[in-house]
Amino acid sequence: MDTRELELFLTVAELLHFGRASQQCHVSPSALTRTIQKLEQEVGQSLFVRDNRSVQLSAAGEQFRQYARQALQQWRDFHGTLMQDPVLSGSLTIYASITAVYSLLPSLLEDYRQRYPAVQLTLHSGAAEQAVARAEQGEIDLAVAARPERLAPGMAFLPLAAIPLIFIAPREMVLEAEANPLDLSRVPLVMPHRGLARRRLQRWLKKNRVVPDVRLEVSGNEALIAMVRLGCGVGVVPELVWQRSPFREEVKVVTNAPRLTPYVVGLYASRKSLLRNPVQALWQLAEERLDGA
Amino acid sequence: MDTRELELFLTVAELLHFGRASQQCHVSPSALTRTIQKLEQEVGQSLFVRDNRSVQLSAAGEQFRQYARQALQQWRDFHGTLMQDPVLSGSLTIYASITAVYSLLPSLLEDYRQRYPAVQLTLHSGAAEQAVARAEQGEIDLAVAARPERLAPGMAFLPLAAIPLIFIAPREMVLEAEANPLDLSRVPLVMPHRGLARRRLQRWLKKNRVVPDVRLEVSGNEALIAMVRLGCGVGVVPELVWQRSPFREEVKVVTNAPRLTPYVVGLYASRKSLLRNPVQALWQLAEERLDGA
DNA sequence: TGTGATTACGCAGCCCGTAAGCATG
DNA sequence: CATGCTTACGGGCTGCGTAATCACA
Repeated sequence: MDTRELELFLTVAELLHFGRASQQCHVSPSALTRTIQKLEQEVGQSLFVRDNRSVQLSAAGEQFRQYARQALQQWRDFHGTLMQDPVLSGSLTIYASITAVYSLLPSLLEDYRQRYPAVQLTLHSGAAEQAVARAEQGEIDLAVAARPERLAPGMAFLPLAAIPLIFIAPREMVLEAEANPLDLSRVPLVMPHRGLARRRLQRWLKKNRVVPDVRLEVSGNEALIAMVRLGCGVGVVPELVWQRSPFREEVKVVTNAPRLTPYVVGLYASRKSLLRNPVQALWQLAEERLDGA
Repeated sequence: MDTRELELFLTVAELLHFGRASQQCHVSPSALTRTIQKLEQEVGQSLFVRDNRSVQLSAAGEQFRQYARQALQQWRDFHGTLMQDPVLSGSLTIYASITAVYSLLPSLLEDYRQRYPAVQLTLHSGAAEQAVARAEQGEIDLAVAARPERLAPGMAFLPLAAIPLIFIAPREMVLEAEANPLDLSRVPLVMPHRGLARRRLQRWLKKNRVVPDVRLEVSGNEALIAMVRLGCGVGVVPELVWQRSPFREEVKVVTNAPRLTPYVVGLYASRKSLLRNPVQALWQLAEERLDGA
């Protein structure tokens, strides 16, 4: 009987859902199933009633839940108050998209450094796709980037913020279009060459059966802003990128424009790397900040 | 943090001796050392002060001991009262020396059968050496026999009773010798051909520089009694064998004789087989009976 | 030099994650 | 047929026991 098993049990008992509990605890569903089975064998009773569609606590499960809560609380009390945490050391390698470096990372890393000064931090910044790919390859510990369309198996994502995608246009064009909604079939469009923003845009166009007037394709948000500034047409960027841009006076937001699904930016790591203490610590810190907010 | 680790810790904390604690818990010293080290790492503090000659609880160890006792007690309360024990099933193969079959086994097996009726019992009886050898080979789960001179590594022994070795003689000879101490250099001796009794006897003879008048060597306690009855000389048998013999009227105990080291009869099993539940159950039952006595 | 805790090392068992199974709405 | 818990299977890791090592009397 192990404290880890108690944590898993309590999560299932709270969510009454193996799949979600396994996600929340960063283990595979099968591991969770077997852990519960092992507990049930140890206790000698079924703890949950599963009818393959819903999960309920059994009578024995209710009693075990009381015991488990108490036992885990006592262990945490002992571990937390009596003994000071050991100094967390090791290394942590992060790859963050440019968006993330500007928006989320500063305060998060500030807290982290203050709390765990002994951890060797390494920070790479670049395209969001790179971040995701490297995290999945295991080359880095953690990616901070927009949530990819499909989570690779064995990966965990912690959403931290939703960043709107906005339409931007040269100042003159905005002034002129202010009255009417933005009509993408008539206004020239600067298309991102690839990436999430491109996909979001294309999805909207397809759904609304709009054939855009694509004047040119660019790679990179900064390049896109530059092209829009030159008057090539309207474009789409994360709001945050525009806010940080030096061309805020010359490139304006089109307020009367379609609403695209926002970026969800967050932490992205493999379950394997989450076993490493420095990684887990950052993840937990981020979770706590979410709870506080 | 596991309940098994708590048990090990509490044993060390009580005995303040790694070697003895490892014996009592049926693990190797190295395993015990590492378990304690793992606990210390988990807690973040040294639990024991070892100066390579003595073991003391550290301050943190004292506090952890309180926690451990409470946590383990709560687990046992929960496990013991709320849930009924699962029906113990499986098989248990015992090899017992003849002595043991007569003396210790009946009441022990009676209790065992009553408590765990589902266990398939198999009982072999024969020479004590056979029992020991087969237990070490893993052919049987458990031997019930006299403790061998040297315990093989990886084996555990639980002493249950001390059975005196007595000198016996034909009735006439006893009557005649009653007044004077038994003089083995003058009285003919029936020597066991092999076994513990032979070694005990030879050790005594060597220590006391007595050259015995060995008339013949026999194999097996029953054979020895028969030869003594025929007047061949005095002999040595476990007291219990004599008590069970049909010749108690014709073969008498020599009271005024050397005292040999008694047999220590008990349970003998490999640590590996002690992991099996039916074996462990018998072992624990025997321990409880000892505590009660 | 001997006793007793600790490290080295090879091995086995356990647990995990992936993938397939299977029941149910 | 899609969802969600469970079993099958291969691989890595942990933890054991044996044996060698170290530290101290």
